[in-house]
Amino acid sequence: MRVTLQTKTATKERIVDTASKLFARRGWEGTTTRDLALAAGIATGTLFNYFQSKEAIAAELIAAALSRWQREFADGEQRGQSLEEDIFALVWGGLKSLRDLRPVLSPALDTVLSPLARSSPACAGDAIRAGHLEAVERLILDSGVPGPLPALTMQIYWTLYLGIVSYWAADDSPHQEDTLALLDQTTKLFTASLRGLKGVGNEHESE
Amino acid sequence: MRVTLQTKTATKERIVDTASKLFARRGWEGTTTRDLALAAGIATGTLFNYFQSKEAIAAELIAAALSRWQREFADGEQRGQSLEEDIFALVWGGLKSLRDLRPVLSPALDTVLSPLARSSPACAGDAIRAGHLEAVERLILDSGVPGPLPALTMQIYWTLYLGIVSYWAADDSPHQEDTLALLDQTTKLFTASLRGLKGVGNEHESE
DNA sequence: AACAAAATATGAGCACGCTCACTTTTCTCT
DNA sequence: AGAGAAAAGTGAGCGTGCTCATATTTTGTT
Repeated sequence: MRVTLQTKTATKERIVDTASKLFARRGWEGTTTRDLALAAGIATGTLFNYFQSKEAIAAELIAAALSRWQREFADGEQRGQSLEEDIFALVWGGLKSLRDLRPVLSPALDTVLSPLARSSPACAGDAIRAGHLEAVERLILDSGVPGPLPALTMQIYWTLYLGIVSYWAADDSPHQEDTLALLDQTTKLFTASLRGLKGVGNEHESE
Repeated sequence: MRVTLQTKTATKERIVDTASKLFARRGWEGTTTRDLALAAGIATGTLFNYFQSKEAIAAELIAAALSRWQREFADGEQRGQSLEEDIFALVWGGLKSLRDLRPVLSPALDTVLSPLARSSPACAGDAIRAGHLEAVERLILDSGVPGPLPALTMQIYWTLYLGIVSYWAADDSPHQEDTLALLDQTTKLFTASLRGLKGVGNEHESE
């Protein structure tokens, strides 16, 4: 059974590899599931034995890229300056890691990441959200904000995050300067709102 | 030429009426464009002489409902208590006016309202965004915040607004209490962030 | 090795949103 | 009123994402 298992994961990997190449080269709508199956050397139907939908493939690619970046960020030394800068670095680095996947972001945002369309089975979109929120929560708690964080706060954070990702996916300014500005202001706004969590009144500010 | 014009607007109205009934009764995916055309007494192709896409019909329905509510709100007496309460009332009333259109919101959010998918021609989605932002800006400026408001601020507002609408569209709590809580906290967060706009430093707070 | 059962692969076919070459209706001008 | 122009309507047909009955391969048992 080892052989089949290897074969199976190999097939899945081949789909993922092929998909990342085709999507980057020909875009989302320019890549049909038939194209993709053909390029991966399988039948169309087989594709849907491995992924529930075309969007699920996009979600898998995004999840993998963000997961890699998140590990890198957690291991790295770029933390500790201030909560604002840490969140900024986490998000900005995440966007950079998604550079080649930009054409694929739009459908993923619509169907998988949106608070709408609650997916019945645990899909890659949930993993993306959970992973990112976990990383952000860790940063916040490490910065001294007392836990546990209200669910509403993280809900609002996720909305703001999606806003940035959406904006970035369509940002055609030279070096994504517009996204940088939006990210900067959004981060400021969110961290400022956390100050209210330190207690009923926040008379004793350290910085 | 008056006759044809009447015929044309009548046909469009018939499409809109039929669509609002069918979408409310059978949902978004349960209503095919063929169904819709049949029920409206026209051919499938005719439908697309009046609307660029199925989603454009949804956008039209939403735009009409929100436009009605916006007029009602502007004429009404429910303003002036505080900026926070005014924005709350504006948004919450807008949601109530969309009650029957809930099944239609999800596709509209994806394709028309999202910051992604910039539409080439001026479509109903742009009108929705522009109309709502205009109303909010008026509330803000009337409350004493000095204009003009930074584009980034309104960009962030729009993100927060979409977050609320998305959440509400899928909110199954008894009386949408969860959405109420989210709206409350979001409004607080946003209005608080406006206080920073009163100048470089905000040493002189009136309230 | 032989055979049954489970797992996997296949591609013709479905329903969908949408298009476009064509027909029908309406308007304009003499 | 009649003819030509313009506008509006039509539905067969296209390409898409996805399904499902069937065929093929792999696994487990004797």
